[in-house]
Amino acid sequence: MPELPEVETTARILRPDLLGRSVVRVRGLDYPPLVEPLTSEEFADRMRGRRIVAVGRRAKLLLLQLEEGEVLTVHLRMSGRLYLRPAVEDPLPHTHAVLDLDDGRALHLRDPRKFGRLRLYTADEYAALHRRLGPEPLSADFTPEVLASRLGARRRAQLKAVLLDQRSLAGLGNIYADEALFRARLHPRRPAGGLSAMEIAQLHRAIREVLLEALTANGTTLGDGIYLFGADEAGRFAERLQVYGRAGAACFSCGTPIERQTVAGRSSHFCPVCQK
DNA sequence: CCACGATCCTGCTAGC
DNA sequence: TGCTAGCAGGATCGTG
Repeated sequence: MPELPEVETTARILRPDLLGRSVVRVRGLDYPPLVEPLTSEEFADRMRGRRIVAVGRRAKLLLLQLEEGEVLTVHLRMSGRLYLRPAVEDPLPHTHAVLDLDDGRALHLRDPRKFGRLRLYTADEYAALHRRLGPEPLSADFTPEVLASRLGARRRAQLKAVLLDQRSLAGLGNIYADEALFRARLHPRRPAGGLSAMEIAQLHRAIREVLLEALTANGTTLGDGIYLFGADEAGRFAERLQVYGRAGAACFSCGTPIERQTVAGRSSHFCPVCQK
């Protein structure tokens, strides 16, 4: 499940290959919701001939900046994967979009579960989207004070729900939310507004550390899945997870079995002793 | 304001 | 061994 570190890694790897390339044509659009609200025809028409002038990331969105401020966003959701392949190669199964580039290669979006989305925004539309998203946790201006304001003074919503809400904080998903809460020793059901200054400082540090460590490891890859082209690029953070996917296993800190409960509609993993 | 359920999908797993 | 029911998950929307 690509979260901030996985999307950032994808952007870094694709950047040198995509920068300056033009989209010759779009083909293989076989699932209309992928490019909504545009129709497949409109999307293909508007993408044809467009040059990629920058490759970036915002929250969990991969950004392909086009000329005149337009932005193509790629949200991989759960099972989305991008592949850069020679244009003459047939798409792998479950490929729902192919962008042919002007260098003889093609960017393939493969997504068995069809949750991923491609959206083409004008500069104004993208600016509005940008404003709706919360702060980037790895940016220099993400301070404990900023986190405190996002958690609210007396917000009653569960901490985990707030961490997953992209309007509060950008880029965290289920894995890193659980890992950050464990590192901060905070229970996922704590009311977001009830944290002390010390606890906020710990959570701030935990969020940044877990994301930075995951980024250094090229992200997390679970099971056989790879989120990028080529197994060599698979993320190595999976072996460093302390609570996610470890239900019933001993807490690395105190030995208590890690618990798993549904919190904020997501499976949540935590140590019932360490996390208060 | 907040929780919860439904929705969208299909590969995988648990359980028979 | 073979089958199937149900889960997982991000974002969004409707309901209570």
